[in-house]
Parts: sequence; C-alpha cells; structure tokens
Amino acid sequence: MLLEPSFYQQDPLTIARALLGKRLVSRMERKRTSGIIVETEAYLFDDDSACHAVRGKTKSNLAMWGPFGRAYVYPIHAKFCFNVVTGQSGHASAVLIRSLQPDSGLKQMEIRRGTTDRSKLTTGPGRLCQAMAIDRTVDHCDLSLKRKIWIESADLINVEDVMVTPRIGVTSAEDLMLRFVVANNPFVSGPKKWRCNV
DNA sequence: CCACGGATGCGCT
DNA sequence: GCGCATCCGTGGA
Repeated sequence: MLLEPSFYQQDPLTIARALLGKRLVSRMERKRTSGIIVETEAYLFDDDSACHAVRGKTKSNLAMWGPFGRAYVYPIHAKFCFNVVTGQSGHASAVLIRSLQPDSGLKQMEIRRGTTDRSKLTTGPGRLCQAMAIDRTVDHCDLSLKRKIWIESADLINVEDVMVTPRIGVTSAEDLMLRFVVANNPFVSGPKKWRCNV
C-alpha cells in the first residue's frame, strides 16, 4: 500500500529507520522495477555539516527546502543519488536511500546495470538509481502521485535487525550515527563491520 | 571563465 | 583494499 503523505512529515531519523523493509517502486521508460529498502541515511537540518542544506538554498538542492514527500535527486561523480524529502517545509532535511534488495523487474535492472551480478544490482546509492532509471527528471517528483517513483508499505524486516552506524563517504560529521541498515542483509553496502552484527 | 571536490563505483591487486 | 575515472555544481577571479 502507498505510504500516506503525512509519513514524510516526521523527522528524518524516524523516517530513515521506518523506511527499512519498505518497497521502493519506480516506473520509468514504461518499465516497473522495485526493491526492498535495506540501507538509509538521515541528513539533518540542524547541526549536520554533511547535509547539503548547510550552504543554504541553491538551484540543485532546492527540492530539499520544499514540501515533504518529494524526491531530491542530485548528481555525484557521474552517478545519481535518490533522497526522500522529510520534515517540515523550510527545514531542509532528507533521507538518502543507499541500498535495495531487488524485488521485481530484475531483468530490466540487469539491462540498465549491464550485469547479472545480483550483489551489484541495487547495492549503493548510484547503482540503485541506475537500476531504476532514476535521473534528474525525478528531482522534485511527488511520491504520493505514483507517477515515476513511490514507496509502499511492506514491512518485511524485524525491528531488532536494525543496526545503526556512522554514514558512508561523508567528509564531515563522521561521528554522527545516522545510517540505518538491516543487519546481515547481503544487499547492504559498506565495510563488513557496518553490515553484520557479529 | 576556470579550478576544485564530492552523500561514488569500477577494476585490479 | 586502493587508485582513479568522470562530471556537474559551486564559488572565486
């Protein structure tokens, strides 16, 4: 079932945790693909130097400042990252979707990714965007319209499986514990100690 | 106009 | 595990 728009009005930490086990669906190029969210990161409006909003409003981060429940897509290193805009308007917070467990449309994902290696299909923020054909045209997209991209409830994980770690790749605020993963799930990215609770 | 670096990923060791 | 390709947005000249 499609998530209520009000879901996205909560704070980014709550949402980053709650999104684990839910289903991200994209309909791009007339093809439907979906995956179960297994890794997220929260980016806060206050006291978070790694958040894109720290430099204020720019043309590229504008979606973050807009209404909650929209997509914020930005390019990095010739790839894209997909975020969900959270919290109140004007508060510029977001949750980055970092990894999915492939769910449907695997064949289409393999074509777009150029590999049949399941572990490299939707593990990592840039890879999942390529697998789902998420690009800059998805920026600002309203997730409640079921147009290009949306999220459905599908609580397939246990809350006790959630593991919290520092975020990956950030060059500031490295100490903040704002990354949420489904522990021991093979489709989570990053170092082993931040994937498995053994 | 140009230099720089980043919420990355790939390939090779 | 590490080096580097790649490219766009940003900010300073």
